[in-house]
Amino acid sequence: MTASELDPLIHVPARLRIMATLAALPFGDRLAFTRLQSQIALTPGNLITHLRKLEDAGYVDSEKIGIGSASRTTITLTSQGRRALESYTDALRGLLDGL
Amino acid sequence: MTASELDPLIHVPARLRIMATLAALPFGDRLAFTRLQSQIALTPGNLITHLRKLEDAGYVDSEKIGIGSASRTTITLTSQGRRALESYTDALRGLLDGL
DNA sequence: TCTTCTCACTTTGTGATGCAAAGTTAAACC
DNA sequence: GGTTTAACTTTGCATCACAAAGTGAGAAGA
Repeated sequence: MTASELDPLIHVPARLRIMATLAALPFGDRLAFTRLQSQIALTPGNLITHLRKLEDAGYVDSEKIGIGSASRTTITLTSQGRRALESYTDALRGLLDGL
Repeated sequence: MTASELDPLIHVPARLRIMATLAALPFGDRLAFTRLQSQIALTPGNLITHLRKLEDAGYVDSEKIGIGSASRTTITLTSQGRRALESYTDALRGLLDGL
């Protein structure tokens, strides 16, 4: 019954998918915005807003190079984000054990 | 990566706690509104609105007897609700396996 | 070279949602 | 008979997730 410990920032399915996708990469690797978008099937508008929340929390880091159509944004999970995801999954596992 | 299968009705932590608490009861047993409220620490206003959503979905059944301060409302998980919770936990387990 | 197209995001708009505070109803107590 | 208490109910609001429309710049075509 540790549902109260579930980090609400990560709990939203769309953001959980973002975190999970980024966590699957080797440490330090960055994923392109457009690639992340197609992998988790979100509109760019939704993706960028979710990413901003995660970035504000320090869970991901995004970097944009270039401008206009030549621009490319890449995303990576911070170590803080990785820890937060681990806490979240631990909480989930604990919750499942209680059922 | 089955996050899209997570029933959003159950996914909300407060409602997940409600479902989990009711699921812990022997089949068919009913729990008093006030008892449920104190067990999961929700204001009565929040509890009733969450219960209504679960009831609209057919996941719980609530029954009120008496009126005014003498009234007592009891809640129970429907078999549909139990199945839905199982699907949800299965989806969660699948998701955790993918991490 | 001027216009249209495409790419890669961004911003804006909106309906739904979860939470908290205030309200209602009726029995019990003084 | 006025106040308190118990057990919900209703209302109000701030936030949020999603979708749709918008922006900026290079590429392609006339």
